[in-house]
Amino acid sequence: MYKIKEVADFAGISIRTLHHYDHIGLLQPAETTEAGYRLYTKENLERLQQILFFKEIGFSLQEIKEILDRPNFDRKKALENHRELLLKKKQRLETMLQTVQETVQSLEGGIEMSGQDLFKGFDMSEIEEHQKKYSEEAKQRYGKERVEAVEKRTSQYTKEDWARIQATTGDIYRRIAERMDHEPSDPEVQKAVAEWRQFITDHYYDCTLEIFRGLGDLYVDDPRFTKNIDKFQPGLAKFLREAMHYYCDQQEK
Amino acid sequence: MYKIKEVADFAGISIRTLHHYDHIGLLQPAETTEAGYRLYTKENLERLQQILFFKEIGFSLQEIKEILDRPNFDRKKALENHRELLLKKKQRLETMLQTVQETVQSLEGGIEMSGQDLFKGFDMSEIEEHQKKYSEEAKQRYGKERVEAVEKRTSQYTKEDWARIQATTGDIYRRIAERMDHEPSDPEVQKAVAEWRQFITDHYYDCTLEIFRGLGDLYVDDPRFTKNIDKFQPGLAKFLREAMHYYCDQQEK
DNA sequence: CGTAAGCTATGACGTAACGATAGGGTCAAT
DNA sequence: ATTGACCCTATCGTTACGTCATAGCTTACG
Repeated sequence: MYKIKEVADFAGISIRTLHHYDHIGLLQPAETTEAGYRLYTKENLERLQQILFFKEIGFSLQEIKEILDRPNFDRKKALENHRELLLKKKQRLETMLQTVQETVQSLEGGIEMSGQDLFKGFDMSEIEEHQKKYSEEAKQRYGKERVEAVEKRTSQYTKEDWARIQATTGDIYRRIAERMDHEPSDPEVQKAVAEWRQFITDHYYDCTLEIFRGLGDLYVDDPRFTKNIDKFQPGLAKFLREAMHYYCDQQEK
Repeated sequence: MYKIKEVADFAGISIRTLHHYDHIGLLQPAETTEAGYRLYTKENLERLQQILFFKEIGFSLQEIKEILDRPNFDRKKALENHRELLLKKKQRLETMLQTVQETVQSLEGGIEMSGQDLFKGFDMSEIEEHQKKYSEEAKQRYGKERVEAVEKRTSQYTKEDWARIQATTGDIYRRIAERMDHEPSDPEVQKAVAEWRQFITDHYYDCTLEIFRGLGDLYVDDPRFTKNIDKFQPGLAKFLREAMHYYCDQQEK
């Protein structure tokens, strides 16, 4: 029979922790004195060992309770599920580490960095997706040279560049979103669309009418785009496509 | 001016989250209507972007608040500190993963595994330390062959073996601890000490008197040992050394 | 035997970052 | 005026305890 402090010292945990385990029924002392003092047996200690083991490998107290209380519990399966979970956590951490790393580097003198890196994790990742998608499409249509030129150019943007680019993008979207109760041919809308194309030309690649039209389609056809754009305003993607098509029609005349 | 739902949808977060950020002063809307509706400006949105970025890379809301609110804050330093933290977390996860992995394997048919692995993280890691320490010492004193023989043997223990070993170790310690109010030469104590040496011989290596005596010293000289042993009972390590020395003296006669 | 030191007990609040109600106003359109 | 979509505040729940606060128990010492 061990008193609580002995147990706590032995296991290297606090008394409060033992109180807690008692409270949630994870480890209840075999006996209590009439004064209410907890008395632990050797069996209690063994169970505590188990608890600490599973705790060390990251199980929650609830899970540990199930594992220990149900003898016919499938521990192996539990461990395997747990492994998956740990793997996911680890991967998240690795992503975070990479991003942090790159952010630090960018602070160390505006070194060139790609937008995918700094803004990875931003929900406003439209730019990123845009680039990716365009890369694939463009490779098929025009061969590698141009795409590589784009990547070369964008790879030299600094953090501030990307921030500005992002802000501008959002700005244009919002301006168009605000006119969604008008026609796609609305002058304000068309002005924004024109700026949008110019913006792409300035910052990514020479945005021909053909490409620009295809981009409009992409906004509706590719759910990743649609989702991102419609965040500004539901239905914006479709409206944007119409406006871009209208713009192209006008320009081609 | 954007209403809360627009902001939430735009950023892909919940309204509750925005309430929360408002509450803790992390992101307070520029205005509120007379009805109490929150109205967010573009600046608010930009700040939100920043918040989400730092959140993505694992900063706490409090930390983000400091980073954003204090313009002359050393972000680079903050990022570097943060990186350290993430690295530690990652390493913890890796340890956990390894242990889980090995535990699963041991369940898959009692495959051989080393105690360092299964019981790593146990606070009752005395065995592990013991092995490590002995490995170092022994390599100097007796060359590699014997140490390697030990490692070879222990590497084939199964989970059950280790559990039994561990239980026995604790048992012997406790038995000795219970007699600490007697002399180290107490017969019960000496009996336990003899068993302890036999146990080491059976499970680890041929424990000569010389080694056994050195082991006793180790228990007091090496704080890692002392700490672990004294968990059973404060002062046990010293008592154990005396008892072991006495035992060796007797045997040598 | 009285008392102080040391150990123990039971609450109850605090932590991080929200999710999930509950209960109840507001706004715009029908 | 009613409906439906949207907004508000307030509070509890979550995880695994840490940290008091308040008070009873035990034990050694004078």
